[in-house]
Amino acid sequence: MVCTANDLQEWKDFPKGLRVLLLDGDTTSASQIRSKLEAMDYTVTAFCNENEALSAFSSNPESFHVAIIEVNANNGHWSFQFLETAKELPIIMTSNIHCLSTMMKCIALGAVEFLRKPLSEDKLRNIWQHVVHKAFNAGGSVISETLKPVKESLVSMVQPKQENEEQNCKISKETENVLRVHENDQEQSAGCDKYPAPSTPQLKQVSRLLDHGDCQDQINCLSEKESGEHDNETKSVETTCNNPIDEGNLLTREPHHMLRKTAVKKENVSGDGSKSEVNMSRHPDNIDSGKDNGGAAENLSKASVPNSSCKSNQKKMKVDWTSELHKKFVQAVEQLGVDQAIPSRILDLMKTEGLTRHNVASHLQKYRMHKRHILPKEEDRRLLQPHHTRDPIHQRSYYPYSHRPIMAFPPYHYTNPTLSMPPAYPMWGSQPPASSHPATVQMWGQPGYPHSQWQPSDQSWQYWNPYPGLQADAWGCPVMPPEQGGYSSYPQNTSGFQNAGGHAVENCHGYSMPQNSFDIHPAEEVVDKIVKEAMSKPWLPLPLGLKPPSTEGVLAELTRQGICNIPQINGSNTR
DNA sequence: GGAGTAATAT
DNA sequence: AATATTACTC
Repeated sequence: MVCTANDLQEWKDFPKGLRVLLLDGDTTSASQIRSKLEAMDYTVTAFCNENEALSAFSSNPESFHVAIIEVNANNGHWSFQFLETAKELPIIMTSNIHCLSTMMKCIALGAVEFLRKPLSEDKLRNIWQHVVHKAFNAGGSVISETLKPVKESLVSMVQPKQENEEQNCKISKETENVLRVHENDQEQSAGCDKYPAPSTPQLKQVSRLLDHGDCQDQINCLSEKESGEHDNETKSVETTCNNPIDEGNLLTREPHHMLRKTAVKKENVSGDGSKSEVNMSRHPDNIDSGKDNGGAAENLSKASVPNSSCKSNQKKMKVDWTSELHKKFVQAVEQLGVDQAIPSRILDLMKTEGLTRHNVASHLQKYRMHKRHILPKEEDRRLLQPHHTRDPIHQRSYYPYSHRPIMAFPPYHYTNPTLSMPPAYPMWGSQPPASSHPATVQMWGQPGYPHSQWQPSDQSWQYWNPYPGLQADAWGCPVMPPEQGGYSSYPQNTSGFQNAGGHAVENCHGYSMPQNSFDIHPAEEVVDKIVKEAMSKPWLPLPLGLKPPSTEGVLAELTRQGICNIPQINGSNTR
C-alpha cells in the first residue's frame, strides 16, 4: 500500500506528498479537511461516497498512505468493512457523533485514531505519523511489502538518534527488551522529539503490560480538554488511565493487536512544533469498574454519556512530569520571570492540554522547594570568593538576575540569605577535587534531600537545562541566556562557578577565570576587566567582589559634575 | 478566588 | 518517590 522503495528514496521531504484518502459524506467538511491537508503538502483524494472510496482503494491500494474516514449514523457498517478491507492502511476515523461503542469498535478493528470533528490543522498535521507507526508496528502479517521500505528508510533516520533518545526518554530496560522483542523499537525513538509518533509511549506501556499479563489494568485513553482551563490553542493530551476495560465489549479479531490499537494516542503539535501532551496515569485504587471507559479518546469523554465517570476520574489522573514536559515548564517559568511565574500563567504558556493549574502549582511548589535547597549552596560557593562581603549592599548579588528573574524565590533568600544558610564550610570541606568532578547537585545537595531526577546525573537532566551549552548545577538553575550579552561574563554568574575549588571555569561567554583565582585573588587584568565592564554598564548588578560606591561618594561625584538636583527616591534625601 | 506554603494523602 | 490534595494564610 504505502510506498515503494523508490518512492522513499525520492522522498526527501517526508511527509510532503503523502497520499491521503479522504472520505467524508459532508462535502463542506470534506473540502475543509482537504484544503487543510493540502496546505500541509499532503496529497488528498477525497470521496463523498463510500463505494467510490472503497473501489478506488481496492483497485489501487498503493495509491494511498493513510485514510481519513468519516463515520456517520448511516455508514457505520461500511466503515467497519473498510477497516477490515484496508488493514494495511492507517485509517483515521472521524465523526461528529460521539458514540463510545462506535469508537471502540473502530479502534478495535484497527483504526489508528478516532478524531472528533472538526479536524483542526493540529489534528491533521501529524497524520503522517500513523504511516510511520504502521510501518514500524504493524504485525508481520499485516505490514505490507510496500511498507517495509518505509520502515527501512525511516529506521536509518531514526537510528542514529536512538541511543541518546532512549536514554532521554527514560526507557526502562524492561521496556526496551519488550520493544526489541516486538521489533518495534524504532518507533520508540519516534516517540521522542524528532519523530514523534502518536502512540509510542502508550504502546510501550501496553506492550509491557501485555507481557506481564496485566494489560487489563491499564489502557490508554485520551482526555478531553479540561473545561475552561484551555483555549482552542491548547493541544490534546494523552492520558494513561489505569482503568480496567471490559474486553468482552470490544470487538477483536486479534486481542493483542486490538489492545495495541486501543492504545491510541492523540498528539498535536503546538505552534512552535513542540509537543503538547501530557502523560497521565491514574492510581489503580481509584479505578471505577464497569462503566469506566477511561475516556478512550478525546472525543469520548464528551461523546459518551458514561464518560461523566471519565471526566470525574480525570481529577485523579497523575501528571507524569517527563523531562519534556518539565522542560516546557521551565521554559514557561523563565519566560515569565519571577514576577509572572505563577501557576495560571505558566499553564497558559505551556499550552499543554490536560494540565491543570493545580498540576502546575504543585510542580511549581516542588520546583521552588528544590531551588531553595540548591541556591544556598551556590551562595556558599560565592561566599568563599575573596573580596566578597556579606553586607546588605551586596545582597543583590545573591540573585544576580534580578533584571530578568528566572524564578521566584521565597523572600528570605534574597532578603537575608544568611538566615537560610545551611552549614557552608563543612560542605566545602567535603568537596571532592573539582578537577575530578564537574560540580553537580550531588556534590552540593544536602544529605538526605531527594535526588533522582532533580540531578544532572539523571539522564533527563540535559533536558532541564534550557541552555545546554551552559552548565547548570541545579534544577532550573538560573543560567544566562546566551543573548544576554556581557552581563553574564561577571564572575558571579551562577554557571560560572560550577567548578569550585580554584579551577578555571568558563562561563557561557567563554570568559575564563585564571587558575587559582579562587584560592588567591583574581588576576589583576581580570579585575580590571570586571571593573570596566561594571562601570560601562552601571544598570547591571555588580559582580561579587565589587562594592558599590557610597552614597556620599556618588553625591560628591555628581556635585563635581555639576549635577546638584537629584530627585528623591524611596525617601532617600539629597539636596 | 488565586497564589503560596506546609502537611498530608495517594 | 513523585504527585495530588488539603488547609491555611495572604
